Amino acid sequence: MPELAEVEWYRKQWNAGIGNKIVDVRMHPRNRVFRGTNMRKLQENLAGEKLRRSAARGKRMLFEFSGDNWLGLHLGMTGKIHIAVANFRPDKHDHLVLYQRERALVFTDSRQFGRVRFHYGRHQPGWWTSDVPEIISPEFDQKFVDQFLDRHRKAPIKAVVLMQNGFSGIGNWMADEILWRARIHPATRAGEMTARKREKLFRETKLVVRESLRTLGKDYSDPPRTWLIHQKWKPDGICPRHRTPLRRATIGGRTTAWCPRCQR
DNA sequence: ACCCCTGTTCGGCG
DNA sequence: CCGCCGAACAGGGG
Repeated sequence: MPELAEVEWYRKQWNAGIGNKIVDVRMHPRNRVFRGTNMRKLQENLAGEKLRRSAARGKRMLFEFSGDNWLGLHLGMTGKIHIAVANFRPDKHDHLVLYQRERALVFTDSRQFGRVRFHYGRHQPGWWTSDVPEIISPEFDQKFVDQFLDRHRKAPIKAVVLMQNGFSGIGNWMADEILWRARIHPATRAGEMTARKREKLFRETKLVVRESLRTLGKDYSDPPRTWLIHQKWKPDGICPRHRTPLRRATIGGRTTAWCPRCQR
């Protein structure tokens, strides 16, 4: 499930362990989610350290530990994190478990498209730093969107909204939601969008992100009833505006749902 | 059995 | 070299 709002919600699940020491670390060896990561170092360094704080950027998460230790998580398609009891027994897909005295912090990912990273050092890890503005920040503005669209003129707008170095944290369902609200056909080439469409795209991107964080991101409650997300996976899904049957096709490499009447 | 999948990366190709 | 596209990754669910 994880796009930026879900990521934000998952990130907060480990808040229960903030200020507490890691007493043991367990990992499934040679698992894809650890590609490129020094697992031994992760294990040796985190044991005995306290979880300090965490942050999210787009779909990425960073967990900061005492002693200059940093853990990065990406949930991929099926990743989840949660809190479990202190004597938790990891199942097949519980790839990383950080044990504290009172609880266990668990990272699970059945398809293993997610990723665990580790860094030891005084400063934030290189893989965490980024120039891409968060959508909720003032740096994500009309000018940034316009420039990004100009750089990808030939691509369908659906594909552009999925690019993480422009629309940080947007995934398939949020992209469809944004384009539906902005009344833009998902196959429109980015370079063919009028100034008015670009403005709508910018505004609705901000709105969808803000509302998703307020609902899903805060307590995993549903986004507003009138949103497309409640219809898009139904075989007989309809446009929430006027009940026109939705259309479905692969655009930008992903299954896309849109309303043929209001998105042109 | 077969097809689908809320993500990212990589190789081919124009 | 740039940028777009489809395939591959791996497992579970309909």
